[in-house]
Amino acid sequence: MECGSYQLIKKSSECGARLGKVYTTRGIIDTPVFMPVGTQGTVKGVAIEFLRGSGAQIILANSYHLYLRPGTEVIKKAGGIQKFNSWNSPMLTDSGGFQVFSLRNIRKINEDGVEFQSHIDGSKHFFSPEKSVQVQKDIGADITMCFDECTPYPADYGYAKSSMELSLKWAERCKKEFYKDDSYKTQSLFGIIQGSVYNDLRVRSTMEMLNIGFTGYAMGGLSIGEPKKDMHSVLESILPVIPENKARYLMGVGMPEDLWEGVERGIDMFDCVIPTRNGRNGQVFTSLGKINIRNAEFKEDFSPLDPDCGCPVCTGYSKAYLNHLVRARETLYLSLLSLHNIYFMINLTLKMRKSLENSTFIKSKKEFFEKYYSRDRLSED
RNA sequence: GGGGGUGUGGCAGAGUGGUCUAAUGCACCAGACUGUAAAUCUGGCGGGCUUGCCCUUCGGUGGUUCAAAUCCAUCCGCCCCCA
Repeated sequence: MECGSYQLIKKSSECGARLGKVYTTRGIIDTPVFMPVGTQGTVKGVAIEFLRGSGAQIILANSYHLYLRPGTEVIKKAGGIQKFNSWNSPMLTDSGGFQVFSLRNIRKINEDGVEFQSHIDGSKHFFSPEKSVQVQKDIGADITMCFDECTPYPADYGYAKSSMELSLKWAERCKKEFYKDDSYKTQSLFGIIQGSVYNDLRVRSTMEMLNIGFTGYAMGGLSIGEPKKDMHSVLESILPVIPENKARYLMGVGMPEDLWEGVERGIDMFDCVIPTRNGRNGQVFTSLGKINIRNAEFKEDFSPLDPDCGCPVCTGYSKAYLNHLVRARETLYLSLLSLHNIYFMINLTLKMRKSLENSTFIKSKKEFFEKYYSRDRLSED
């Protein structure tokens, strides 16, 4: 099977949800899948052994960040990112396109590419589509992404249109660069659909991307501040256009509720920093809703984070103890809360896949939400 | 016994006649975080309500003044030096 190719196993009869597999050089990924983000080649605060234990199937890394440090030479010498970080399993690299968005005050964008001023030492670096592809080849992830502009929100129609068109031009160049040698035998390249919240732009972007032709298709520029209904509407306009035999990846999403909504509409892959970043900030996802473990109400709560979770954190530590670790700024909490949150997201996708096997997706979604929001309802009373 | 200093909000610590409910930090109470410049950021932190104002606060008491955390007297507490 070609790296990055998608196999549809089962389609939901109730909605757009699908059960499937993505084939990669380093393993087969069951979808829907949640991919933890490890920007610098490490999922912050989580050791590889624990990450593996969580059931994570594939993790992300970031081209821009790894290019700056430690540099692609080191990673090449190590034998690729999967050897460098000992993960030895499927990985995906983002192209640097998100940094075009997140570092927009220290970069200059033009037709040819983007000049970044390093956030580390201020030095200047030029990322073109070709450069991004080369970097991603050197890093060696199983799935690579086109270099794009993650269009900021809000963007007026004119900006969204030209930004989307720029990403299209860059996508063509990425593809050309990618297929220059035989990396395609071990790596794959996904296209990224842009167009902000304008459905006509999104559909055009999708059709043009399909025209160029990629192994998989990602939706970018979402969950960056736009109303949820806009994201849903964008998904609903794009997804029917993409052929069934291609993986659909919703980039940078998200919250548990976003995964349900995305999968329901036909998304196969997600990635997000939320489990780790929010974990580091004390926010914990549980089947009964999200909580901030630093809050006073948990000071003497000796129960586990989530009664329904069997992760090492829920098995071995109480809320009161974790509350203490956070207050005392003992660094252990960074790892423990990140790990639990990753387990939560991974288990969530596991639950979704099971429900798709049993054709009970909508029912499971409803049950999840009822429980997940029960805390909010209680506090409203 | 003599001399000097000091007492400010939960803590540390600015302020030394009006612009003071009193800087700042910590602690405390919440909130945010979505292809990671994030172990970060934001807000709150005397009481009351009609949200603009009222009341109560700078060791205690008494005074000076139109006005006192700020000046004076006195009491109480703490610290340092000498004996």
